[in-house]
Amino acid sequence: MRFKSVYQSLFKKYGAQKWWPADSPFEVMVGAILTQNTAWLNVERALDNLKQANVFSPQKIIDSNHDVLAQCLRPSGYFNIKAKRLKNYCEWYVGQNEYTGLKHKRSTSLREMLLSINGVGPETADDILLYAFNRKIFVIDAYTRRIFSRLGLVDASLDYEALRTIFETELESETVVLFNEYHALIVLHAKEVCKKKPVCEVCCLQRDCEQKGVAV
DNA sequence: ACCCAGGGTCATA
DNA sequence: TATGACCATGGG
Repeated sequence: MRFKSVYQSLFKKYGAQKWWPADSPFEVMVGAILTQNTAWLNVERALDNLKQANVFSPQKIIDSNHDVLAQCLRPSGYFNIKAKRLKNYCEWYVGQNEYTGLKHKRSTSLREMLLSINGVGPETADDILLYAFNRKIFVIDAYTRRIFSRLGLVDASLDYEALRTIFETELESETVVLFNEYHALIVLHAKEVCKKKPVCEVCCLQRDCEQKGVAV
């Protein structure tokens, strides 16, 4: 019940986030790859570049010249490797008949397929599962690990799958909508609270916070 | 000048 | 299994 009460605190503080900021499932997928270890603002610039250059579809990305594609991705960093990853992903996606060919697959097999793509790791796969395919998968990111270990709810040394299992077990009876909001709220909270740097993601989640001495 | 961001892969031990 | 190097831009 602790896991849900943290959610309730966040929701009360920030309200619904309506993630993922994108106009289509495909845009979620592209954004999920581009945001790897990268600030979202820079991803938006890269997404705009792709749209301006008229290469914003799976087939257009596949057919695009590597250097042209890489230049579009430049603001989001790692542009050479991300150009390859995007092409990789799109080749797989088109080969699977895109959304129509994938939407009826079971989450476990869809997840395995995503993880087999070079350039798609657990977090990217789970972003896609949750925010593009609307599956009840809990996304574990660095913020989640940090915040919940500081709250004393999980062991920070656990690996990705172990943490995901804990969250999905704790929140077993909740809806996919809650999973959607929860991850978005965690990301927002980490950004909002620590603008100053004191590393205190935890404070406003605790009673009588006062912003004192809670930081690790 | 330094640290970090909505990670992942690959080589090494 | 577990580190470390590498990828690279932009903001604070």
